[in-house]
Amino acid sequence: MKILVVEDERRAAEYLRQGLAESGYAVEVALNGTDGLHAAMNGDHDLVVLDVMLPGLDGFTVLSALRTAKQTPVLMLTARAQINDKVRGFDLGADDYLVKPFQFPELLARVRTLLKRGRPAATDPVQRVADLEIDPVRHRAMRGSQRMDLSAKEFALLALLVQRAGEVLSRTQIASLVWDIHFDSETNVVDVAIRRLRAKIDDPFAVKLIHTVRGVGYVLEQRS
Amino acid sequence: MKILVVEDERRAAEYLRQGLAESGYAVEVALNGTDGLHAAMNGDHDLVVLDVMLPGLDGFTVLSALRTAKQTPVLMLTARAQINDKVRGFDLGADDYLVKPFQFPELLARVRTLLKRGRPAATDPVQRVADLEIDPVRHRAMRGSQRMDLSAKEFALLALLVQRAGEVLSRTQIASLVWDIHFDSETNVVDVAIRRLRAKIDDPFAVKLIHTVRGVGYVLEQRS
DNA sequence: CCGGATCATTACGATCCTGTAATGTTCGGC
DNA sequence: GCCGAACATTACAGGATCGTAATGATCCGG
Repeated sequence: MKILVVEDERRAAEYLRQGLAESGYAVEVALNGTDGLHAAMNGDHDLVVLDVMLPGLDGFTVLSALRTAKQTPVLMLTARAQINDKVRGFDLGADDYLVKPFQFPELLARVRTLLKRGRPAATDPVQRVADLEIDPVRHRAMRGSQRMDLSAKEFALLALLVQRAGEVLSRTQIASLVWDIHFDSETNVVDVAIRRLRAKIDDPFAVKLIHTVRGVGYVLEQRS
Repeated sequence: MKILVVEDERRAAEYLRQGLAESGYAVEVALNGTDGLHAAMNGDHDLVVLDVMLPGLDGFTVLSALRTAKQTPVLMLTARAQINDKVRGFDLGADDYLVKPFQFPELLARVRTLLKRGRPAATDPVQRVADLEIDPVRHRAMRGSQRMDLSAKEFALLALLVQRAGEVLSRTQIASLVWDIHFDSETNVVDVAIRRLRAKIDDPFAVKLIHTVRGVGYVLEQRS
């Protein structure tokens, strides 16, 4: 694995070079932005560690120029002072950030993480009905571009309705599956829960998805 | 679709026959348990509607005998009085239940549901690490046979650790991914959340899965 | 083996969640 | 159209949740 370190301060550059070399990486050092950009563009590094504060070309400029040509992962180093750098850096395509002063083990961990990034982050299995999407991991729903957070019960109920979209579910079935109430209780929890769910996923929209079937129960479906 | 109705009370039997016929089903009626069982065993019905209270063979006996030979869906009818029937009926393999008196549309809805049951209920995609299983829909985790409920944050954190099992995640990364904190705050939310998670998924067990990597962050993995 | 840094643990309070219950509204049969 | 049943909506309160902050334990370098 080849890592390019772009850092103008000699002591810091040497510290990084040595530490990374001891961990088994091949390290190349550039002491200013111009050299760094040149090396990054022409080399075949697996990762670039890039200081923000550099004489001549600063880190942002280097990053931005590099990104026009390559997608080499970039780990940026910034002084604690300017935290806004972080946002700017991410916008320009930095892959991770580290605030100086940092502990070496943390740098190593991040380097390893970035080098591992082959996997596309095991995407959540999203389910969809009409323009409604649900994300099981985050207990979150989307309608169009509107995002809304759901509580545990709200989500459990919605998940059931989506799973059985188009099927009418009786209050008894819902109570059984969502609340584990396996007898006919006199409670109105289901009604109230439906209300709360509607407030989030139907009320703000013109097209309703949850429909009441009088004498039977509720369905989730798109009606033309 | 052929439905067998087993009901001794003539008025009720006729009511069911007519209602179901009007909805387009082919209906056969048996007026006692013996006839009902015989018809169910030899016929090719798509569904059996079975009263619990029957002269001679009662509904439970019929159900139990039928199940030794066939998996025809069974919808049981019971009087409001004995709610425990329900548990007993489910144990014996009933597919659904309806308490008398019921509204016809509800019966119809349940009949339709039972007839639709081709699908195996879209099982939740469960993820696993060592003996730990997580269920995204229910925000629930299992270690061995022990089940535990997790709060929203607890689950979000665990989901992240499981998704990236074996990778060390820094507090900053965790804060960013779970809390949307994209700057270096001085908070200790992550520590506290890890504590709460450990209390549920590690404290009760000998083998710990969450490990601290001093100076870096946390990993979830099995260590031998 | 001392001292500071890092991590663990606990307590506390504001907020959110969720079931109950009471009241208001709509629907459908007569 | 009237009336009762079914459904919708709202208020309320007990409990769970979760971030802050303070204190205690552990680790590691010198």
